[in-house]
Amino acid sequence: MNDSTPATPAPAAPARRSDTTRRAILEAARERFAADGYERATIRAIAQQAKIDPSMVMRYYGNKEGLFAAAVAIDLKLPDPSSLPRDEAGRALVTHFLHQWEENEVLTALLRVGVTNDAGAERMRGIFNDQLLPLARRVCPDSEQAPARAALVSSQLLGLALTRYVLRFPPAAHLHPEEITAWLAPTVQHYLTAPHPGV
Amino acid sequence: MNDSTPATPAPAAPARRSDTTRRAILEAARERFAADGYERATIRAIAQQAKIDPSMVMRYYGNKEGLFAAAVAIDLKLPDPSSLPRDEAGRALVTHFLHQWEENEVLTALLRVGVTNDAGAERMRGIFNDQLLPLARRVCPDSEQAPARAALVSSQLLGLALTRYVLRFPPAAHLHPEEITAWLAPTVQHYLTAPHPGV
DNA sequence: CATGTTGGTCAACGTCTGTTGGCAACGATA
DNA sequence: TATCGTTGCCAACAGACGTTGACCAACATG
Repeated sequence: MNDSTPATPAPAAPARRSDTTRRAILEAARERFAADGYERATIRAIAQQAKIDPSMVMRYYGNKEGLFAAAVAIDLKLPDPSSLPRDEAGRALVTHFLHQWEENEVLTALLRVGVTNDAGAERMRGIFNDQLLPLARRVCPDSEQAPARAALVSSQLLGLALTRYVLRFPPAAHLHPEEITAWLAPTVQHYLTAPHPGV
Repeated sequence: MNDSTPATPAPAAPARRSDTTRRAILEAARERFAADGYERATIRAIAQQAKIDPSMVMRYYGNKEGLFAAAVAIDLKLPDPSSLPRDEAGRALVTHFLHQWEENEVLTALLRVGVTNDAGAERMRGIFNDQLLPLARRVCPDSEQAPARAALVSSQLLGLALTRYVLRFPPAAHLHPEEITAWLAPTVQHYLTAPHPGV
């Protein structure tokens, strides 16, 4: 379906002969982490799914933490906030998130692991800081309130992912994407741009 | 299928001599499950914290799953929907949830475990079905849409708990409860009672 | 007193975990 | 052909895990 191998960026890839194996390991790792979480996704299970020996995982990724770090190196590819009208940011964010989440399982892996593994949680905080927060700073009216507004947005977006893809509450899992967008876009838009409700 | 946890047993308590130990085990279990999740909350660690032998846990709760079931047997004590005005249900729900979450760690334990353990997820689906869904059926205008509306509400409430208590995004963790209520109450109210936005 | 039940500790079991080092086959280079 | 780094499998390690059963001390009841 997808091949989101995290772009060996500027430095030219050495193109080793083992690249297919490395990719197979990463793909299997993402699948196991997404389905089982950090502890229950064993190196042995990942290796078996990638049809190689467990020791190969260690050779190529050092240890389990290194494997996880490599498996969830992900870019949300959030839309450029300056390229869309300010009053459509909510809808754009929701549809973008929903699409990202449906199309690959890295995000589910990250969410599942982030809840029980500290490195996973730290990774999620990093993504929040580096990707969602800058967008909020550009979109919301008072940039001083951007962190709180971004936190509210993430609470709604991650909460949807949690109930839909992880806990699988039946009504949440069966909602149509268009319906989700219709409900959530105004909420997110509100969190981003509505005046502070006051306390 | 359903468990028989003596949560609030009307039948006269046998009042065994070991009740203090049993309570100590449950308390330690809740703390470890909340802090570490299912896999990393080992029986040995729980026993050590409760200052007893690991084998006692097995004797009193059968196995680890039984211990978990007993530790997270919880009643959300949701307010009676018929006792509050329909247009205040959102605010009431948010403040109630926030209060429950701040005051005891069972909910955090449940959330952490529900994400990686299937029994935990099933327990959360049960709570959703038995406690939040009935409330939604009474509050929202079209009871046929109650499941979807309840799912949206839970996505926002659990998403807040996730970012605030589990992932600990700094802006989410530092928000004042009053501010959270001011932002979330209209959202929840909207999910409960606003007309369907259409697709 | 004798006896059975309960509360508790201790040591061990079998299994699974991440991780390591050795060894065989391959591919390119010389 | 001989050499050398790479790719891969195999067997094993030490530690942690859930779980079990033997054993002891205190108590309650006949």
